[in-house]
Amino acid sequence: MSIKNKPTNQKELSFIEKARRSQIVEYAIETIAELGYSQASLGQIAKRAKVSKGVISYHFANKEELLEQIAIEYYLAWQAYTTPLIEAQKSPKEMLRVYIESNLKFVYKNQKHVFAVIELGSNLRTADGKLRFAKEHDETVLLPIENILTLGMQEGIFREFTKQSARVMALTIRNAIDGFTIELMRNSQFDVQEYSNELVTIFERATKK
Amino acid sequence: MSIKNKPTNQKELSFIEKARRSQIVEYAIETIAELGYSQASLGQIAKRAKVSKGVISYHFANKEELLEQIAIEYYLAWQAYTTPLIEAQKSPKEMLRVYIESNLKFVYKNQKHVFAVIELGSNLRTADGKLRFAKEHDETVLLPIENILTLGMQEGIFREFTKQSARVMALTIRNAIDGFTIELMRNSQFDVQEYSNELVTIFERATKK
Amino acid sequence: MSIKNKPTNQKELSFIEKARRSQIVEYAIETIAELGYSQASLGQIAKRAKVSKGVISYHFANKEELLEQIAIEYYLAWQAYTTPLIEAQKSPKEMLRVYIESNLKFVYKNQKHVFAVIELGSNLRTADGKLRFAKEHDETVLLPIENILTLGMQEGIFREFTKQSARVMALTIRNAIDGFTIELMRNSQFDVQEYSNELVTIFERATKK
Amino acid sequence: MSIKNKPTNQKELSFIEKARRSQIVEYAIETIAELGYSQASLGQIAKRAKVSKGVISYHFANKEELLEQIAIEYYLAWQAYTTPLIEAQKSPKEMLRVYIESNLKFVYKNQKHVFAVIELGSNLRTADGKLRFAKEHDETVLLPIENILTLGMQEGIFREFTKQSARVMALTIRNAIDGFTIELMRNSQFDVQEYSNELVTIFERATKK
DNA sequence: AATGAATGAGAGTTCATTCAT
DNA sequence: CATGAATGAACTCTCATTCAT
Repeated sequence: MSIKNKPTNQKELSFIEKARRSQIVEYAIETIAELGYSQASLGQIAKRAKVSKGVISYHFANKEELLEQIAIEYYLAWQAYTTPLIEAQKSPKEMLRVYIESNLKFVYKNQKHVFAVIELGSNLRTADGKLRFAKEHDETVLLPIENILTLGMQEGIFREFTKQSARVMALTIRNAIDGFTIELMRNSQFDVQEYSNELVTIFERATKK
Repeated sequence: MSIKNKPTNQKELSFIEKARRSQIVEYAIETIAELGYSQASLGQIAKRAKVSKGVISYHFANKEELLEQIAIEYYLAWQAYTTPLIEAQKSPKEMLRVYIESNLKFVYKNQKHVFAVIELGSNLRTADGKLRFAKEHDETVLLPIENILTLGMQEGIFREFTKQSARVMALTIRNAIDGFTIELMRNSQFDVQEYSNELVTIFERATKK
Repeated sequence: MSIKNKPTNQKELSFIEKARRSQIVEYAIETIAELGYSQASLGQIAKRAKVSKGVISYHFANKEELLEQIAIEYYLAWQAYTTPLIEAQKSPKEMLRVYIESNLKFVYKNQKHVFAVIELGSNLRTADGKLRFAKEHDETVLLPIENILTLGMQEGIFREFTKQSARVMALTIRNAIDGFTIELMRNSQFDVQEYSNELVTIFERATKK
Repeated sequence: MSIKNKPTNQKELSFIEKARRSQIVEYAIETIAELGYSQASLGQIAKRAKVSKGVISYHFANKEELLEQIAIEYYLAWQAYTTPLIEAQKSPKEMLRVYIESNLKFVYKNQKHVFAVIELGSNLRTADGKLRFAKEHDETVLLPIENILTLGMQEGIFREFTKQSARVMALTIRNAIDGFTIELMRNSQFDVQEYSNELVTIFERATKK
């Protein structure tokens, strides 16, 4: 029962319906992880879910809604996991360390999901050709890092950052984390803890006064 | 005059034929830059090149060969530009700085081409579902950075790196550079020199003893 | 309680069941009036009726039966309304006038229903591709007009008609009435009385001795 | 080579391309005549044309364009045939007679095409649910009849008509002609000449002073 | 008596590829 | 050399129908 069929808002989706959608989302993630964004057709997703293609159309208005749901579920789970850990820290330096560590741990535990969202981030476009999640990504993912940097600078723990240089720093940190996801999916035999320690080292050095 | 039509090796391609292929490659880059990998059909490429789709099939055995040619031309141009500059440096520290600077300059001057190759790197897959350029990318792009790091370590200029940690460092540097390309394509108003300086600062701090 | 579920004849349909079917028929008419025959899916009908698609399948053996029911209810209501009025007239001329007037009045009062039946008449086909209601339409709708014409001819009030020319006359009259329905649905600002008078004028002139 | 692929205007379509489109239009007409509007899928059309569905998509941007082409070709042929005959007449009475006769002759010679256009007229809708050809039909088909009526009235040959009553008259005449097409398609054994004479009789009586 | 879930066929459309000219 | 034409498979999406609950 897609939004199209139920024009009321999402809150009215039944518990069972939510669960069914989540199951399909799970298979969609699986499919993207296995075949990549451009080969992940509804047919392939349905095949993995062992249902007919029609089932997906029944639960989602269209493919776009399904793909967006992947991102929505991701952001919710990601924030629920990382934000409390980061906010529990006292100093910006600790916050940065925990940001990196919690993110890598989250990635490790949700490899396929994170990979799928990265694929969507770089491939899913709106009708006018623009990347669908560009803006959301900036606001949800980059801003928190920039805030930590600003805080550390104000407290005199981090070096000076202009608005521009803070953005470069944030991008570099985020790219390093996403890069770990890609490596994981390639079956590189990386140890999370090790990778985590390395990134912490790199960015503590890069930010300290 | 595709490989299919001329089963002899590439050296036999006439000068004119090479030029024609290069022109088509140029439009393919243009198309990927504009529409992204998954919307870049042969039809769209042909449209931009103002030729029929058949022309592309005539000059390339199939779509894959065309896309691979984009990467081949990229690697040649990239190496021709960056390698001499890097090798002209005396110390590993200078080499790292010039690696970053020359790469960002190259990206700036070849935005669309670099962007296209990044798209291919994360999307183009072989029949068995594996990323087509994964191995080449490691050997061509990551190894040189790792070599600089090893050299700097041996000379006592850089801190200690294990094989694993050097790989993490190299990946982080490379991801930072590719991230600049993405930002450029998004029309972020970044200044190359400024971005370059920031990355140099970050990675000099991250590598120094 | 479809025919399929109750293989006995229709007379056994309970009062409640009949009412339920009538409600669904009403929404089917609504839907055809709004979207036209080819867009009037069971889903759209169910949506307007605020029930699930399954309900329709429960009460009707299949879509065809539902659509036929629209026509059945129409013919019953149409005959109940027009026949007494026409038969109350003494002369064929009066009968023809009242035929036109009562039909236009009926159309005006049942715009959507009449429109839906016209849509069905020209679109609903049997498995072998023939129009489903062609024969019924001839016998139920055209014959009465032809009878009036024959009567008027026998009484020396109307001009001579052969079997063929009476059929042409009947068709022309009927097409004029159906045409009024179409115009009404297009929101043409026609006055029923005016349209009625015009048609009476036209066909009194066309039939008189 | 559809309009979509060739964004230049229609005048640039080659002679061969025009011919090919016309052939496909011919099969589309055939299909609508046989199956009716709502069963006339691209698959059925392609089947009759003995080509793949892709061929139709190659020559027409979409199904809508193909269907519109049916109407375009119809209007051109219809006007080319009927207009000169009608304009050659001296009196409005003769014009009306020739209008009916030439239209019925045209219908007889182009049964399937005319039938297809009638189907499109009553079924093809725009995205907002309105009948696609309603306005064109009024202007192209009804107006000329109204003009004849007005002329006849001014010359004192026809009875008085208000704007509204002229429209009713025009609609009635047109519906009678379209009705003939439907009868022909039903294989009714009507003689064109006879049907023609009947309609002329009806409408000469209906219009005369 | 009704529903929500699922199906599978078929719709229109896109696209890489082939090939006669 | 290049084209226009055609193919056929795969795509997303719609829909009438079935059925367990």
